[in-house]
Amino acid sequence: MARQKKYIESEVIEKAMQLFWRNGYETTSVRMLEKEMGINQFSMYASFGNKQGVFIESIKCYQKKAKIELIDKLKNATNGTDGIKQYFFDFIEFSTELNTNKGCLLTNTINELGEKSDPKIVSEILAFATKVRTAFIEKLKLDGSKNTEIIEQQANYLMVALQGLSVASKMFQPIQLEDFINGTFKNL
Amino acid sequence: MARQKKYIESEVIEKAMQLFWRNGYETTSVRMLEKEMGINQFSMYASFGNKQGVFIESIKCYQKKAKIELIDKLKNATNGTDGIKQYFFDFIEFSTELNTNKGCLLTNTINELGEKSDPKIVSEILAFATKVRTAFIEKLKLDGSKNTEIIEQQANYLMVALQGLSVASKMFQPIQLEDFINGTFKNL
DNA sequence: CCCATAACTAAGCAGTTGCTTAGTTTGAAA
DNA sequence: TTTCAAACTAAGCAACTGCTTAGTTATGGG
Repeated sequence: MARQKKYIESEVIEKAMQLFWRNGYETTSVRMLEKEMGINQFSMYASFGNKQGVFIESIKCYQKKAKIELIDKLKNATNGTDGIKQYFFDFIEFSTELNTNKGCLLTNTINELGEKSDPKIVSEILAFATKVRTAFIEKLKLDGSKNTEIIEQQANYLMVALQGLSVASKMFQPIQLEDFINGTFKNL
Repeated sequence: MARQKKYIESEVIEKAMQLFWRNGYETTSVRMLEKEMGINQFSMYASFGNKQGVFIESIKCYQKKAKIELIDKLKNATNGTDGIKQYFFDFIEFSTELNTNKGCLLTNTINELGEKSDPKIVSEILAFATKVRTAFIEKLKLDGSKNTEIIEQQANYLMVALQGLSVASKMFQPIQLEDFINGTFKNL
């Protein structure tokens, strides 16, 4: 009984995610979300509890998107190190919109909220980072010559390099980013 | 004629800078600045114009501090690549306070404000980034064997790696950061 | 000593924040 | 067709935002 929702939650969250990705958490107001999602504040609060609830769902939405467009492609790659390198280039394309780069939503969030972000958010992000790291390790193993210790070390190294790429992409020119990626993979 | 200021501008800006460093630009309100700087809003606006004025001076203050504690030390280093590596370790110590890491204020700013930050701020940050890059290049030249093209490429690579370290330090454990730094310099 | 001038205090401005609530509309089940 | 719970609208809440202004206090030069 009673009426149906006029909106599909996954659809409006996708729009919220785009807004958070462009603006960050604090700068995105509930009024802006209202407009972008095309639903009333009441509906927002009924569906997601509060602003942070919308954000958490947005992060999950981002992770889903990144999994499909980036991680799954990496997993299907047949070559090891080169597959990871391609992942780096794919990430830049993934986060670029109208010649401006939005970086990685998760990296942006860690950088903006840091210590004072909700543990739910931090653990969510760390879990995803682990997924990426595991995918890197799988590819590094393909090279055969590397022992476990080296692989662990290089995986950590690649994770941080990826974060650097996220920030740098907002500031540096494409040619410099390409230099960076090439430099990163030169001796791997 | 007329009375003197009760505060020294450089001293209160140092405190403002610490607050911006911990919290970011948007999250730091004028009331918080008032409290931390120990002066009234009127005095703040009389000395620095507006909130952004306080922030710009804070950035300059940060750059001064980083120059003395990080860059000058690097310039005095006698060995090339190892001197830069030490810079990376020094940076972590520089940005750590009470077991939490604040990252680099300039990296934080780029990441938070991105495209929509005032051109004055962006150019200020880019100018400083160039300073660091130049210092890296000077050290890389010490190794003799590298040609200009390789040096330019490695300098770009190191700049982005440094940004990655800034973000990663907020999220990852010290051991992982150490792995990253070691990994970074294995590639040079 | 006097007084112009600048530094100060504190109250308050309009606009925005996240969130709530009173009242209306909808539509599936009875 | 009637009923009623859930989905909706829109107005409004207190707290906070960056910034200003009216009124007071202090202190240098004359």
